[in-house]
Amino acid sequence: MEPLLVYPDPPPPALVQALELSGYPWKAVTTSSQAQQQEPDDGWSGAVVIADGDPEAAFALCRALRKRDLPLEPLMLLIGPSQMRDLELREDVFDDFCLQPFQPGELDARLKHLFWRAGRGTRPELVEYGPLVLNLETYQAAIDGNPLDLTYMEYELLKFLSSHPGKVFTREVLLSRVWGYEYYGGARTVDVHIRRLRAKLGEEHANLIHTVRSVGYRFGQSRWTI
Amino acid sequence: MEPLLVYPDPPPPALVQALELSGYPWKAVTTSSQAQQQEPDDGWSGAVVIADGDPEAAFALCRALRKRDLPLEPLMLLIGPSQMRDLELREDVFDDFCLQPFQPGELDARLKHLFWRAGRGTRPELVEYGPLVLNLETYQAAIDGNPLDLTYMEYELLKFLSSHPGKVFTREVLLSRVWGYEYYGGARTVDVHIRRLRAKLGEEHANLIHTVRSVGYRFGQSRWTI
DNA sequence: CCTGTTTGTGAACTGAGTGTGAAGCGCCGG
DNA sequence: CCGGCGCTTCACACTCAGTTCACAAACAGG
Repeated sequence: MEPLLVYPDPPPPALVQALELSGYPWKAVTTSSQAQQQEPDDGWSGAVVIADGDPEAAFALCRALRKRDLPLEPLMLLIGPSQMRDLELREDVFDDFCLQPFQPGELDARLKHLFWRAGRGTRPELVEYGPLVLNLETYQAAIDGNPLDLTYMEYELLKFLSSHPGKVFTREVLLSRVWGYEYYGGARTVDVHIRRLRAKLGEEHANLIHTVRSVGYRFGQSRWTI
Repeated sequence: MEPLLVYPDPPPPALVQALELSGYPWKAVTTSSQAQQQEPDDGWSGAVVIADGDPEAAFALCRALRKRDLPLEPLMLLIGPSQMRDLELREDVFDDFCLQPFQPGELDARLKHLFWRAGRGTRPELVEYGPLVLNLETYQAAIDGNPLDLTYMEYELLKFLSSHPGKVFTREVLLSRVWGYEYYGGARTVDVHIRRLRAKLGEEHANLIHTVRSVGYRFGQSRWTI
């Protein structure tokens, strides 16, 4: 895991102790330019900024970190009780704050929550597999960032397959799970939809859907290959 | 402003005091079904759930509130210090939490931050999306600066759709959320209103409302965004 | 009570989407 | 090398979801 950016340097012992206890790697800086210089290749994984020492400098740093091409996130602010009513809400400079002196475990819980939200993406419900992304809320699909124009059945089929990557499904199972219980359809129906899906996925990604001869179809790599 | 949902009923005096002091309207409930029954037409504006009394029931309520067609947001959890390490992060059931006993002002600051992030707190009287502006106070609508002459139902439908851009809604959901009662039969009703809306939006902007075949309708966000 | 507007509904219309049979092709076993 | 089985591809027909229309019911305002 990439380190957390911590401000200022040196951080107060209580913060150091909390971060060490929770196992977060971190690196403290004093200035905005230092934050830029010492940034790891993969970027800071987040930031903890203490704002009850020098509020002006702290908020300036937050602003700088957020104004970059790739805004630093999540950003946790540590503030004193008296600063609460001054919290700038016009700009989006922080994600969560923690009151000083913080309770043991509170900072950890908040960071955990922030990382979870940042990672699992609380907002849209997504199905992702490699270059493929399905947004279940908007019924949109994209591969390599390019939107796919799928029909309803194509979308449902791809959704089902891609949410069980690696697993082989017979035509009968696909018919019953995607088309619905006891569907009186020929097996060719599945073949044709698979074909249309492959066509829309493009030549490059058509092989995301594998044919398993005499059995059915499988999406993505088998777990046992290699 | 629509009231906040508060659980349980009656809430502790400290919470009542804090909410009153900050000027949030609120309504307390004891059960999940009560929360559903007493929900205002425009939905709860958020929720404050006390989880250090009966945690099981509290989290069950949160889960229920999040699993609806339109997840309730923002959702604030009030917990005791001992509950911090049990915070369920596998499900997305809350947006922020506050440690009991909370400092005066902390709950207010957190709610303010949540509302700001949800995009409501600052200017709840306007809904904007691209060239479209709805003034909720005056019941006026305009596109490209030109006023739209909408009827009541058209306005309500457009308001609902445009305040959740990108998300697909089925006719059933639209009927229950916009018309507000269980509907007997007329899914065509939605179609016709969509058609009238598109007509009034003008040829240029009719495509703001997108048809998702076999599913429902989606407002805006024709471009792919993660 | 009358009048114009808004809203809901059944019905015709249209076309995208879907299913199907048949032909084509390639793999594999004999 | 041959034959057959199973997957792919194709073209076409048909279904059904969505649009549109016309009209009636409900409603509001004078």
